[in-house]
Amino acid sequence: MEHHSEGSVSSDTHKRKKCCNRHTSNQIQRLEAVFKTCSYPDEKQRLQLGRELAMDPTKIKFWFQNRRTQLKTQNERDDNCTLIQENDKIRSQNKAMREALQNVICSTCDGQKLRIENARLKEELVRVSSIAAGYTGSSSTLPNVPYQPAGLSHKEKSLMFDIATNAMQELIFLMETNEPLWMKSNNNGRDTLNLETYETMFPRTNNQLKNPNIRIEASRKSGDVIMNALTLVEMFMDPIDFVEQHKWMELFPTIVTIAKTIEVISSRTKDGLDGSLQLSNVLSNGNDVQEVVHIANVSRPGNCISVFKGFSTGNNNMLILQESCVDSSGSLVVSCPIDSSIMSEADPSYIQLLPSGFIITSDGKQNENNIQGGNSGNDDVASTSSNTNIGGSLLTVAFQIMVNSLPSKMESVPVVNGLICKTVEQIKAALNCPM
Amino acid sequence: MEHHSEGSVSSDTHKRKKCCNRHTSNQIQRLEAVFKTCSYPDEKQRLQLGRELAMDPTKIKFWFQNRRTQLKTQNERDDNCTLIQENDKIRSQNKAMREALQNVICSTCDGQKLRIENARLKEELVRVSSIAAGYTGSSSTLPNVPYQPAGLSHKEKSLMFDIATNAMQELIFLMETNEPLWMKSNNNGRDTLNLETYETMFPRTNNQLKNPNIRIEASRKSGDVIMNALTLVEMFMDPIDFVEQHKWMELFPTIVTIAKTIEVISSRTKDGLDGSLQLSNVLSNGNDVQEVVHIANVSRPGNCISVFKGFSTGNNNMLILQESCVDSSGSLVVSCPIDSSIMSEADPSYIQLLPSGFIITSDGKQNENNIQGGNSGNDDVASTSSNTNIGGSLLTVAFQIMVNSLPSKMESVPVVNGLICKTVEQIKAALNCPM
DNA sequence: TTTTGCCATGTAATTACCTAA
DNA sequence: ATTAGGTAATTACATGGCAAA
Repeated sequence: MEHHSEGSVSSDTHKRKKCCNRHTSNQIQRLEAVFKTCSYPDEKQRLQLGRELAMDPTKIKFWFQNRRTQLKTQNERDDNCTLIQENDKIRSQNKAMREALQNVICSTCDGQKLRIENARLKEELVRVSSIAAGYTGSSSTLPNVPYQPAGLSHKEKSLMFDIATNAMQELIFLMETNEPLWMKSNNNGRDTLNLETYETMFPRTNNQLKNPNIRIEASRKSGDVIMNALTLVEMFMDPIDFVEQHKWMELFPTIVTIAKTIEVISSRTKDGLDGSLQLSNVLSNGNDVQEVVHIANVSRPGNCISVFKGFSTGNNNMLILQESCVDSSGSLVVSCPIDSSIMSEADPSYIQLLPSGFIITSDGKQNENNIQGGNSGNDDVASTSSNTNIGGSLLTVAFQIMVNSLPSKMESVPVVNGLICKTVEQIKAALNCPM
Repeated sequence: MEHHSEGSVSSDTHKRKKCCNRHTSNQIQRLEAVFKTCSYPDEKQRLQLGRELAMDPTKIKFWFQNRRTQLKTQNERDDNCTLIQENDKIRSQNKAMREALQNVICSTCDGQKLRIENARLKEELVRVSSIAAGYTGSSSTLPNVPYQPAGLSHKEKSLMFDIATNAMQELIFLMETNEPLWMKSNNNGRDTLNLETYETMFPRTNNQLKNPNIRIEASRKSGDVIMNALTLVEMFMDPIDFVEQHKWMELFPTIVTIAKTIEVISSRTKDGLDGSLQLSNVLSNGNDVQEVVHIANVSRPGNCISVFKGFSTGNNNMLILQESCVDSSGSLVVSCPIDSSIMSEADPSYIQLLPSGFIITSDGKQNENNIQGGNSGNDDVASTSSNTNIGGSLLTVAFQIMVNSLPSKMESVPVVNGLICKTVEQIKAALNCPM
């Protein structure tokens, strides 16, 4: 609003500036050189430069100021460039990595899929072949209970074995897995099954679980059972009891209403219930023994300390104290004969204990079978390894025998050797190892 | 050089500029408003604006011009900011992804292992079921030994340690991985590195590999080296040799031209080169020994049979025959002293051998640390387990000592006990276990 | 505490150079 | 070839903040 005639003045300065606005290249060169060494010259330096270049010191001050800002923006521009480049690089890297991740995940998914498909195919095979085994029309209604009282064919038996094995694996998996398969509920300490996860893990082709008429309950809880492991295992091994007649019906009252043993497919459980339990027979030198005390190790289920009493021999005073321990590192059985007639002595610490026993550990091999630790000396120690082609076990047996308590025939080295060999053979036989 | 009297003119312009140099805020508001709609007004618009704001149209032109450059620099500055932020973000994303990739790869490897194990178990199951008896033994997976750097105070040292650790991990990864990282070439049995895959797996921020002046060669080949493991390890442990002065330069003649040890950051490798090798010192009851014979086990690299000769003791006839064996099941060292003066006897089978030794196996636990196998008797056998919280090892030591060959002070049980304890302590110390 | 000079930043004006009509 | 208008660089301040005097 206010001004006015700028023309005259501007034309005035115009002329002057037109000719002398820019500094000469000479001056600029010199200024640049100084700027390189010092971008903040003080008044003295400015005056000096002014004299040198025939310039007003103020102009020099201005020039330096402007030069500084110029440098700054220049640097910013450069930064910008490098930043953009770097950004690009990282971004492409990012992309590559993302793809790699995708691929890797896919490969895992493939593995998962393969596994699932594997399971599905197996199941289907079971179902189809059971149908193909020849039922007239009932397969459509209840294809999953193909139960024929008559003698089962070899194929059917192996199929049932497969089913049982799969079921066992699934059960073990269900026991060993936690989230996300099982959801902890805080109120009663039970885990409840996440059905969705379960279905992805164990998919069924004909998913009965989806049937709205079927109600599914699946919960899990763990606790200690203070009970002779032998009895506990026996309860699960056979649905019927000679005495009580219906074990499973009592064990699972709301679930199992009737249970029957149709046919024993695998007689594996007839020989012995568990490895370690029967092995005390091995160490008892052929004498029959009976478990009279059983102290379960609560923190390590399945492991226990027992006292066995020899019977069917004249020596009724012989007791055997035994500890058995099975964990992921291997199996350990240590037993120690005690003459119960000396138990009455005042100080039990005077009782001589001569523990003997054996350890079964993995030999850690996958596909070899070398004999390890074959040290021979004057100890009663022997090692061997099983002869399978898929990695074996390492069995170490140790005996302690008081020489003066041995019968005369045990006194020679060959006899001791024979004892060891016989023991190893017995253990192998008890474990169904190839001899 | 040319001009001169600027004083009069400058004072002249000075006054003018002081009062009317700046546009009024009113004018600027209007100009800004127009600029928002159009940053390139044509002559007409400029004339119109000039009339409106009582401004010389040239000034308006200038204003718009300057405004545009201002906007530009402003944008650049903003870009700079956002670029830096974005850079940061992507970089951290990158890092996270890299870690994820690492983990995913690990999980796939685990999956792979699991699958292999699964297959193995299945096979076993088939076999077992075919003989209608058996049991599935859970094979213990071997825990990998975590590499623990000693506590370092210096930041730089820890950085260097990090670099070394990363390099080692990368090296191990490179050794363990095949396709697609390595491409098999059929002609010479060598694998060549796939650089693209490598770069995605191990990206560098400042990628020197992209530098056209750098030529990259990366190939891989494996073979057996028939050589004393001690010597081989020693060759890699220190770039310089006391005698030869330049080991690395001779080992890698075209690669390493000069090598120097500047400073030892971790003295971990100074204690002993490898567990099993130095442990013979433990068993030698404090005497210095020297390896005089070394028979490498070619099929099991690192395992060997050695003969050690005691020196620095008066008894120069003492030889120690030792077998060391390390595999996935654990470590085994058995050594046996021999009196070489009786080696001249006709029948070597009469030479009495009293092997002693120890076995280190995994205790199979992941997060527990119980003491296992604590059987006590009158054997010189002791077991203990390390006290870490990540699963430990089971150490079993066995001595055989002829009673009549012992010095008198060794005859009592406490002395033997002490020997065992000392040995266990020495082994633990040698393996850097917490005491 | 005020003064003073310098500095970073913002503005106005100018110059050199380029492009398309 | 001329010319208007554009960019980039440059010059010359103006303004407000800051710190030493």
